Amino acid sequence: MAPRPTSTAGPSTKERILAAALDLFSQRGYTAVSVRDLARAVGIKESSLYNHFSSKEEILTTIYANFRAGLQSSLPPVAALDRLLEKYDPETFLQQGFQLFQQNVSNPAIMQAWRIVHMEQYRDPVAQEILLTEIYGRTVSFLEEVFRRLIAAGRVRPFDPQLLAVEYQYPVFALMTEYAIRLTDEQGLAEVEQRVQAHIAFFISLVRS
Amino acid sequence: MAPRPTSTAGPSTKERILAAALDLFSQRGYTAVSVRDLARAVGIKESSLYNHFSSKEEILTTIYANFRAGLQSSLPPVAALDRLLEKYDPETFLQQGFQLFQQNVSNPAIMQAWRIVHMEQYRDPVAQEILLTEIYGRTVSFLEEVFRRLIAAGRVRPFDPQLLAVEYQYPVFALMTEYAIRLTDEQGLAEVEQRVQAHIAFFISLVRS
DNA sequence: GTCTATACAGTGATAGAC
DNA sequence: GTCTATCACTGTATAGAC
Repeated sequence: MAPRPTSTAGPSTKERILAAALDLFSQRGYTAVSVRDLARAVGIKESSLYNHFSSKEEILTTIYANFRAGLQSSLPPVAALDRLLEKYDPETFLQQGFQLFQQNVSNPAIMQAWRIVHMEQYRDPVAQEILLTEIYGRTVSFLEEVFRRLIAAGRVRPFDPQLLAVEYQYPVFALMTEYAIRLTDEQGLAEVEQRVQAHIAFFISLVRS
Repeated sequence: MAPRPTSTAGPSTKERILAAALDLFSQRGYTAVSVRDLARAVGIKESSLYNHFSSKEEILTTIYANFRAGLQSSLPPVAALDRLLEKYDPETFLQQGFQLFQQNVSNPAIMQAWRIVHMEQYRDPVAQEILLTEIYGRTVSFLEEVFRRLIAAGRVRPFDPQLLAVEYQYPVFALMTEYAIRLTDEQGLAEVEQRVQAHIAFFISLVRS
């Protein structure tokens, strides 16, 4: 079959393979899922799968790449910070961290990729780098800049901006991980969301000047 | 060979298998390590390994059990709390959380088991339970009781004790995980330790009354 | 308790017909 | 782009000699 033959076509085979891989890898881990499992889930033969990816590893690499791309777009550019900080008071601005949290955890593909990266982090240097650099590093750098400006504007007490960034963000990450574990747990989301809210409120009440 | 034949005997074969399993599982993950790999690392044949464990899974179960047992002994009993809180001021007491951190991260077997449990948490309900109940749940309950008493004694501002427990502990866990990723990184320990210290100092300065 | 030998299902991947 | 067929290899586990 030619790729995407009609205008009403659903997802391409390649996309269906990636969806199945997200699903299975996030449940069992990369190593425990075989190419046969993947092919069966998609409804094609193993050999057909190799028409879309040259190896099992390349599927994982593609998942990483998509996850990275999604992360890039989730933080506003630093250039836009001044305008945003003028527009919103610190509470409102930091509360938007909660909306970012909600936005991420309610996107199944993101949470599946999050699980996969966390599972593979110890054995796969690429996963490790995504986690340490792209997620932890990037977010903390961004927030550090936010706090630097909030302190300069006299809206936050003069603590070390990097310390503030870590104190604000690490509990959020920990709660995202806790939510990722409970993905199948219906009431998990509401409870975790409420705890993120509590954290943000507590944090703001302590550091505002 | 009879078990532990002489008084100068080193570790038993069973212990050597467990050590090799901690090593390999923590690096590559349970699924990616084969019984052949384990036997080779110990220096015996696969078939000999089955004289000590009835299955590969039983090795993992034993690692979990040992990890659990180690955790049980790492928190003081609640019964001893009043005496400890009388003896130490809040700063000193909470600083001891740092010593617990140091004690854990400097024990390779604990950090290897920590890695394994984190790797397997998404696919293995037992790992999940250890993490959510034994580690997160137990520690937070303990600290909740600590803060309840510190508040009652007028030494800490009257926030929700459970919120305080989470705010104190989650960054510590996040930093332990970050340290676990960098296990092989020589300078990682010093940097992470310093950040744990900074977190504790920051936290105490904000909540003390 | 360790070994050799073996069973046998599952693994990632390829060749070549359609 | 999918299929059938097949490959060499690795997976966990067992039987039985020493």
